[in-house]
Amino acid sequence: MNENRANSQFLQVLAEFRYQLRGFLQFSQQAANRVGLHPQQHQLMLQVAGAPASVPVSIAYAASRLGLHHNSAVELVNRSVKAGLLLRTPDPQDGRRVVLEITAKGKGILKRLSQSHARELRELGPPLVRSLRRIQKAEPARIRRRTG
Amino acid sequence: MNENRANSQFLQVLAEFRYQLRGFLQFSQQAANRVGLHPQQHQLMLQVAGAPASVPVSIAYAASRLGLHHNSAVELVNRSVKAGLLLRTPDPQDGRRVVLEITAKGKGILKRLSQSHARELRELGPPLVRSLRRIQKAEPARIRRRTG
DNA sequence: AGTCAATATATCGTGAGACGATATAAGTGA
DNA sequence: TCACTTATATCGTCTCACGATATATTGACT
Repeated sequence: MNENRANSQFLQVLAEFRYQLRGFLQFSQQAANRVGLHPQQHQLMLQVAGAPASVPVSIAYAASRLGLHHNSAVELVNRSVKAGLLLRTPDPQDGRRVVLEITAKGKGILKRLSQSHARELRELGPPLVRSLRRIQKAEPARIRRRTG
Repeated sequence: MNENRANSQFLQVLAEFRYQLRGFLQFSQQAANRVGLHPQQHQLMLQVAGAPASVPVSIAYAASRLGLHHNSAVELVNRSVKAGLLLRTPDPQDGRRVVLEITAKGKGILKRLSQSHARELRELGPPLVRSLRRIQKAEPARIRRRTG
């Protein structure tokens, strides 16, 4: 019985997938650094500028989109505003809220970053998809417990 | 001209992609926490146990696979060894190197984590792939500078 | 063999950033 | 109006990755 071999294969494809993912994230971080900003500032700008027009972009919205707690989002916004990437204005509809907007400077930077990311994803996408398929194929312990 | 609309669409699909990616990473972190370990410890174990049999798993190898600098990998290995997940033994072939192995305890935890990750990826994979395709479709500023 | 550069790991101090706990302000409903 | 919820802000803390540096081992060239 080569249960062990199957499991090892499974771990290998999973490991490869995470390695590829890391590769993309690393590219992304370095791309952000190259244009003079911190990776999270880039992510914040993307979620602010890339929000559907219908939703009000509040701190809470940014937090949920970045998977951060409110206070972390506040701090990130502070830094981004200080860097001249974002604008924070009180929401006239709801005095508790704050509306985030991207500045012209931020928009320019974001556009360049987005294009380079799309280019990178054009290359990294296919192997990533392949890894995903391999994971499903190699996964042991499917629904049924006994094989055959 | 709706150059602006096209660009906005582009940012939206990119933002959605990153949001989905974050979702997976967040699931992964929480899954690691649930079984009592730090996300990076999980990643380290995966790269150690998921390395092809042919390569010697050294600190440097782990560092490259996790996108870390050597010293950060050393520290992560220290913590993982202390947690009883990994074994660090000097390489008999090369006295400078260190060979990393996963312990039985680590292997058990990793197996469970890997299965839950595969399950999660079965759900998150398809939308992720869809987003990737949308990014390529929506990307403005292809090779040629002027449209039509 | 002897020297020197390259490689691999380890140590220490520092800093960024995310978090928990807490505070303040604004809206909501009885 | 008074409690309750929601949204943002502040502060202290801690983890983790890094830069700089140190030490040990190997390999190469003479």
